[in-house]
Amino acid sequence: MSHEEQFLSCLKEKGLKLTRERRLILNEVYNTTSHFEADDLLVAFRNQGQHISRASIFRTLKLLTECGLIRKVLIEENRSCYEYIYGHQHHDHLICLKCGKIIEFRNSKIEKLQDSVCREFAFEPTDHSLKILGYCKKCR
Amino acid sequence: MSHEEQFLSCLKEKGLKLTRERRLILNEVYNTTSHFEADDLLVAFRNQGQHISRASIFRTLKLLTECGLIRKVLIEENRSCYEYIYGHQHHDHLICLKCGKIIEFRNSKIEKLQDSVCREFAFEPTDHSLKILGYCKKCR
DNA sequence: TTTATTGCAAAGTATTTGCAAGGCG
DNA sequence: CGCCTTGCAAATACTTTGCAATAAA
Repeated sequence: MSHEEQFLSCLKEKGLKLTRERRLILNEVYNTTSHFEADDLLVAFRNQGQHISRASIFRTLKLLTECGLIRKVLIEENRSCYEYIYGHQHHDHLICLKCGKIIEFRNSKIEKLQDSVCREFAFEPTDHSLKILGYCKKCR
Repeated sequence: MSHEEQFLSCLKEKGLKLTRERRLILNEVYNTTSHFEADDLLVAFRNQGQHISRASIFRTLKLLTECGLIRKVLIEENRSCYEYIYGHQHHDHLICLKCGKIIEFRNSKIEKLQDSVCREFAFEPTDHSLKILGYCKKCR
């Protein structure tokens, strides 16, 4: 099943329509090999002489995410969440999607493997963040 | 060196002053065991009958981050960045802080270790994201 | 006394929403 | 034709900034 077919079947399931705008956005997204955000699409369409409103782009990106055709990366929410550092060992996070609970964990084997990945790409790491989303003991 | 001393020495280095507001914010941050965002502090101070402006909270959080006393978690930027899923294997990201380059990588050992961490906490994972920040081959 | 800092309000950035006009099925 | 979708503009949420009054050193 191609991504277009998957989109169509997801739309049908939801009782929604395949419009010119949605088709254009889907194709643009699947032609973009790297990461992009809403505004990148707007610019891409402008360069093609197409006009699609900002609102439709946001609405369609949300829809494509619900259909499992794209995903948000690197980002959780729209705001900044902090934690103190001093006296706080490095750790990663398990985040419960239902109750919002954040469980901190440490795993030195994972850290070592990260270092070896960096060496492989001649990448000099300064920081990292690993988060695992899902459901905690109570909510699963 | 306590966190207050570290803050003071960082302020001196920058030629900045230790004000009532900065001290209150630092202490509140280090009394907060879990994760917090700007507005949480505003509410905490309101409940204590203290008034500190929203602007000062944002400014001080930025300063504390520069001083290495707190860090942002889970979040990189203020906007959403996407990638397509279909026909795109799962992978994680190396992100260059200088040129912005994003390198995708896969490491099945890390994935397996993540699963074992989840089992340990009886956590049911649905998704995860690992990003390593640093400098790429060219920029290091 | 000098210079940094505060609070306020206005501006900025990313995203969402109400509504009337238009398009898909 | 009925209902979904679009574009626009206004609204929202979070954060930043200019400026005059105030406080630290």
